[in-house]
Amino acid sequence: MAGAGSDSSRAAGRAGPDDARGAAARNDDALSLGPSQGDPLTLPTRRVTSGAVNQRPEIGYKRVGTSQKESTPPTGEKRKRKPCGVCEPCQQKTNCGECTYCKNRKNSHQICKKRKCEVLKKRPVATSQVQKSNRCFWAKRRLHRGVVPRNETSSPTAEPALSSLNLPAFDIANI
DNA sequence: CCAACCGGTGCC
DNA sequence: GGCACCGGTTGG
Ligand SMILES: [Zn+2]
Ligand SMILES: [Zn+2]
Repeated sequence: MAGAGSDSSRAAGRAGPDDARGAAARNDDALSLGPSQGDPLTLPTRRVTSGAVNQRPEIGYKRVGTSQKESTPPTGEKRKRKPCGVCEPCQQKTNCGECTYCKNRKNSHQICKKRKCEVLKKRPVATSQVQKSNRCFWAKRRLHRGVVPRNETSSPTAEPALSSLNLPAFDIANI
């Protein structure tokens, strides 16, 4: 679009929403998440975020009180959210080491897909281009990846219960 | 300084 | 149409 036909812009060739935030359906990672798995991998470096954080589960965006100059609006609007720290991905203390981010972690500014907090994956804000119809999503994904986490061949009802996508059980305890 | 979030872009 | 990666930026 704006980039003008410069396909070279993103040499990666690929493109799209990295986190999943865009596609509420990108939970495919979470789908595969089963019981706790003991990954031999160990985080090479220190983690900046760990444990529970005080943020508004409603919006998720942490509020930065007091005026912080221009970088952070005094209004305390959305800036950067932090992982809930209770969801499975958040509990993953080890990187899968197989996802593209893990392989490119050196150059990738993204966290391991397996470790991506489900909360952050969900609606970041009421404004987005993607995240709307999860209908064709599954159909499209089949074409793109050619693989579906589930075995369901065709069944719109078989889709993951997004309705039950509610957080683990800390949302109510928060606030 | 590093790690990670978030927005935007391009390809399928 | 929607997803996947890059890249800038924030946050600690
Ligand atoms: Zn990974
Ligand atoms: Zn989480």
